[in-house]
Amino acid sequence: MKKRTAATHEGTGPLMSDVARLAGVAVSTVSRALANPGRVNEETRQRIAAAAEQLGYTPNAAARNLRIGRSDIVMVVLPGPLFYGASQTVSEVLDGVDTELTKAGFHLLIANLDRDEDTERHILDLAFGGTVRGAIILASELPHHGNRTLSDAGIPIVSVLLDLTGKGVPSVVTNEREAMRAAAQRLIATGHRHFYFVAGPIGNFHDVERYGGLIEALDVAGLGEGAVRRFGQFYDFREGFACGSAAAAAFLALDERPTAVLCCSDDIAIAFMHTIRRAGIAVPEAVSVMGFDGAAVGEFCGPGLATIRQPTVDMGAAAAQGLLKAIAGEAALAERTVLPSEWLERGSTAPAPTPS
Amino acid sequence: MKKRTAATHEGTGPLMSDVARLAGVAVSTVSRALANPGRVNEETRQRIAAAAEQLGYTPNAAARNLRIGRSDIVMVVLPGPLFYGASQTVSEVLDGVDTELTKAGFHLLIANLDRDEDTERHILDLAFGGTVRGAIILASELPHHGNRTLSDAGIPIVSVLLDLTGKGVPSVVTNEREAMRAAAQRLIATGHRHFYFVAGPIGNFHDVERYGGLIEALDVAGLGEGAVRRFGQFYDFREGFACGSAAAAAFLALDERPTAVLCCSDDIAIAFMHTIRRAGIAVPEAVSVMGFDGAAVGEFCGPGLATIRQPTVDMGAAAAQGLLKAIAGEAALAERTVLPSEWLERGSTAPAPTPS
DNA sequence: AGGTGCATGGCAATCGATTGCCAACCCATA
DNA sequence: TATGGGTTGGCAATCGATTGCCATGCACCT
Repeated sequence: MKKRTAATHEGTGPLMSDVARLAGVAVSTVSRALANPGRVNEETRQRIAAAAEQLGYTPNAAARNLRIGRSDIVMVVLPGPLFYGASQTVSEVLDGVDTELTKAGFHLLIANLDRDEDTERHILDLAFGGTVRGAIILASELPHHGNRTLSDAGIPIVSVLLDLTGKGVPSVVTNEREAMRAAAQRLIATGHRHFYFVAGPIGNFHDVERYGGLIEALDVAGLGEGAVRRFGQFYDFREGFACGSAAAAAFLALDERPTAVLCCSDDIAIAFMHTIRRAGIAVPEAVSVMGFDGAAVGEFCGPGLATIRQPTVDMGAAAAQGLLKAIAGEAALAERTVLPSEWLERGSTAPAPTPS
Repeated sequence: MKKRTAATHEGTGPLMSDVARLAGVAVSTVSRALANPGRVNEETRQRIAAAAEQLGYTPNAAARNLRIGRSDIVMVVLPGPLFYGASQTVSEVLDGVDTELTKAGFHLLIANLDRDEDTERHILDLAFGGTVRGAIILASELPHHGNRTLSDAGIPIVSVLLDLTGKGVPSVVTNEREAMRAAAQRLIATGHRHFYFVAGPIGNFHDVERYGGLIEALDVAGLGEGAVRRFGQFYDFREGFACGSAAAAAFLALDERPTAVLCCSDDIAIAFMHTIRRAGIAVPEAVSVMGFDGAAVGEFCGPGLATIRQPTVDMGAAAAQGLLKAIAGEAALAERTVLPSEWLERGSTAPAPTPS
């Protein structure tokens, strides 16, 4: 076989052996110089660095990964396409994750649960085949296929947005229940006695927590669950606008209308508010409306939409940091990390109207 | 050295040799059975498949990539964090890309230009080091570092959203100029003679095209560039709301106000419309407002925001398909692929008011 | 029965970087 | 000058799957 020289490389770039030859040392020396500078003579190191630079040498990732038995890629498992409504929750979380991972020299791979079964197997292959070093889950289910589940792959996993501690996955969430309770209490304190809750996907963690918070506030105030009317035909977070419109139609048809409307997401709230205002109902004078998530655009929808802002970017960053720690073998992330959300007052809520 | 058996594996899963042993064949037979079923006896193939299944065998990706010299990962280069405004352009494009890639058995890795210089080098390493097989660019610049540019890495590249054919990168775009011209002509036809254009980032492809379309329409109508007043203090697409508010303030301060406002993005338009309506200007009766992008939430902002919807998902899918073809070595993608955008009428435009 | 051809399976080299182990070497000290 | 301590560099095995090449074996044909 012809001996390869730097000049004969075709598809591939220069190899470590090329760098070694140019620098006049052995490949092992090059490897050490690049990875563990203390181990070689400074002058030699510089000569090697110069040679690598001159050749435009980039180590082959596959070879490196194979040898050291791990990669520098982390995957994020999404429940479906990036959300298309007004809230950019998922995008913002991703940004937080990406920033931290990049800072630590890791790369981010997107995996999507919302495809066929075959895809789910591919996701598992990424983990079991050693392509990824860890996973961050934004879905309520761990990927699984046949009798294998992501958690069997032996890589660190962290959940964000949804609490998966029940499945043994450390999770980063916000205090949704508490925040909703506080918001409801504020409304109660300003005279509201009849509530309307527009639900998210039934059984979804967010819906359970947010509705739960409202109920807690009602209980504390001695109002009981009868003080709230629940509208729940919302099956997917991507259908927020449609849900909000439908909820508004149902609301408008009521004989006695509640004075405060709490929506499980901003998308719902935006469509809801728009629809009832079109029907001649004054917000917030006649009816107070509140969303959840903290969509920036809410500021510009009629009266600014009051909402609860999740610390999305920080949550993403926290999840990534936790994962990185787990990867480094340091103390695992606390089971559950709760980051505080923020109440955004804006203009869509007001004291309850005095009964005419 | 102790001979490894399936029972002694620790961090790693079962190997192909374990499968071979269990099935009573050689590793090469296993490899062929898994990759090239025709090459081995059906009965043997089934025995091997059963053994693999029983052991939960997943081939090691690094070893495979090293041997065959390529990976099944494609990277998407973003200009910054996923956009936080109301338009979900980037998210939607990503979804289109992801769907196609997944369908073809590829995975998607996110790379972000908006970090430090070191990060940009890491992006190049992904390409030069063989981690990724192709790249889709959503940024106006190709990643580069020192004297290396992404295009030197020898992997297929496709641009989407921005036209990079000038840099030799096949691009998938929409007919922004034409769409804007048509929209402006529609406004002219309904009596509008004075225009206000709120610019995007100066020099940005979108801004150039969209403004250019407006100018063309004015020219065709014999109105000339004097018929438009341009507001341009917008430096980044992430600052759309702030820009819209500022533009509205400037608009309100004018002695003679144009009757039609064309904004370079929906975010701008949403904030703009909100601000002038607060100041008592009726939209669309007194002033018509139009955005660009097709944000779903525009439907719910005051009168529905008229806009031009980019076929984002389709553009992403087209870009991915083009890239896959290039990877497969088939005829390269046509230099420039133009997908039609769609005019969304909604309620924020109307014939020009008759001068009082 | 002998020969030909095709289908199947196995050996071993290969991809490229990493690293344990040991040899070579330098300088300093006795 | 000989010896010792400490540093630097090189050889070769290794990670795990893939594949060219060859050996084996079976069936079928004359």
